[in-house]
Amino acid sequence: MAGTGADTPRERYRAQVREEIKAHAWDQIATAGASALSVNAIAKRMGLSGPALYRYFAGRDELITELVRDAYRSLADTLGAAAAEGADLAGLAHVLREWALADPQRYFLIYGTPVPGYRAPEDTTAIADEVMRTLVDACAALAPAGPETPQAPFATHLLGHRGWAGDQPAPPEVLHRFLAFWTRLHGVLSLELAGHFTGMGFRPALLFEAELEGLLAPRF
Amino acid sequence: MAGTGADTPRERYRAQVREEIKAHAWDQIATAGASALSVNAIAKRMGLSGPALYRYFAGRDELITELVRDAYRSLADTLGAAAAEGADLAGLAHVLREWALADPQRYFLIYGTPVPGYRAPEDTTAIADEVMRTLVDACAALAPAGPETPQAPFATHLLGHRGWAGDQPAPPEVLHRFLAFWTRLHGVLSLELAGHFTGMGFRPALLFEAELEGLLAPRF
DNA sequence: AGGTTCCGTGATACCTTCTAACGAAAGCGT
DNA sequence: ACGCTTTCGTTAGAAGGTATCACGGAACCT
Repeated sequence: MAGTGADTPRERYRAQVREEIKAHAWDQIATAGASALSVNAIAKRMGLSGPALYRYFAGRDELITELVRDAYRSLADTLGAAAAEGADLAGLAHVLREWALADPQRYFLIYGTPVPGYRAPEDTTAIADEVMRTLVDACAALAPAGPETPQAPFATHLLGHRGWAGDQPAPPEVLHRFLAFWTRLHGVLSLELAGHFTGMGFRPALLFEAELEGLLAPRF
Repeated sequence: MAGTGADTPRERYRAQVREEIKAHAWDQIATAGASALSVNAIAKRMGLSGPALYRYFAGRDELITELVRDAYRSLADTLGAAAAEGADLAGLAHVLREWALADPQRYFLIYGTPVPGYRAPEDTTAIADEVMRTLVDACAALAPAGPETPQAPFATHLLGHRGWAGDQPAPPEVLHRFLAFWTRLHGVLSLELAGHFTGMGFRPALLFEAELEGLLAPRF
């Protein structure tokens, strides 16, 4: 993270204002959701007039895209740092949960309801792949990966279709565990963050833990 | 479902227009998402002027709330009908998946990104509970429910906190299976519908099937 | 057939995104 | 240090959104 490419004072100022805009945007998203994000409201809170922000972002969509990119970057860095410090799959699961609970709307910005027409830009999906790779690696490093049950059509399916986006091929059991890890934890997390467990009177953290426990077993 | 309470021609007309409005709203949601739903656009497509629709819905929020209610109603009826025809837990899982695939945005309207401030009205949550109950019943009817592993802190936790909203108490193993069923299938479905599996080159249906298979096992 | 109720309209206020044109400020090169 | 150039922030305005209001007309009910 040497230089962010801001040498001239103009570029330094520009980058600073961009960050300030994004900070206000995150504030607004955290309290009212991404759909309520208003360029005008951000400008007013910064003491500027509406169109001023269009010097820094082409429009609302580009601002949100940038926020999505930053969210992915934050998740990839958080998981990557934990993995670098020796966290195993269980550790990454807890890091993921903490990251999601810290800012639910940030989590939903990534894994929430998609906008039908939207296509994430290339570099954003690259960061998403980085997240995947960290988790796949943790799955690969986890266990001897006991052979799956005889009847495992999905594993044989993965055998032919494993790997994506120039990824180093992983054994189908590893990929299967990764997919189960991802989808199960996302299932618990997203329903918890959306408040679908409120009123049921149990602690979602324990359900998360129980699911994680099952994921770590030789046969998950 | 005898009479919907529309006796006078006025009420019949009113109900009909309301349904037409909602039909256009669903159309719009399916193609552009709920956040892009526009009362004005619906009015114009119906050959009406903007404010006309405010005779039928207090505002955009009430219209969306009504759509959420209808979505829950549709899901509850679909699952309930399948259960009444003898579908077991696996059958309900497939019915759920078909229902979700038929209109992803309808699924996300229920289980997608929540609006931070929003609280669903009483009757809507009642329908949501109806969905839960159908699934819990199917879980209860499924198996002898082999005792869980010795180390099952979540099951003992459920023992003290089981049941919600005036529900007949179910054994903790049943509740645990229900929660795993719900969260795991939602995890696969929501990520699939959001397009997070595109480019990975495997068939989500098989992952769904594999997860379902695990859910049906004596020890899931 | 008369009276009342309801429907749809246009006008209006206020919000939003976003473009265009202008003035001012700041950096850059000489 | 001065001038040129680039950039910034502004106001004005178009286009579209939600939502309220008052009014004319149609439909219903008695």
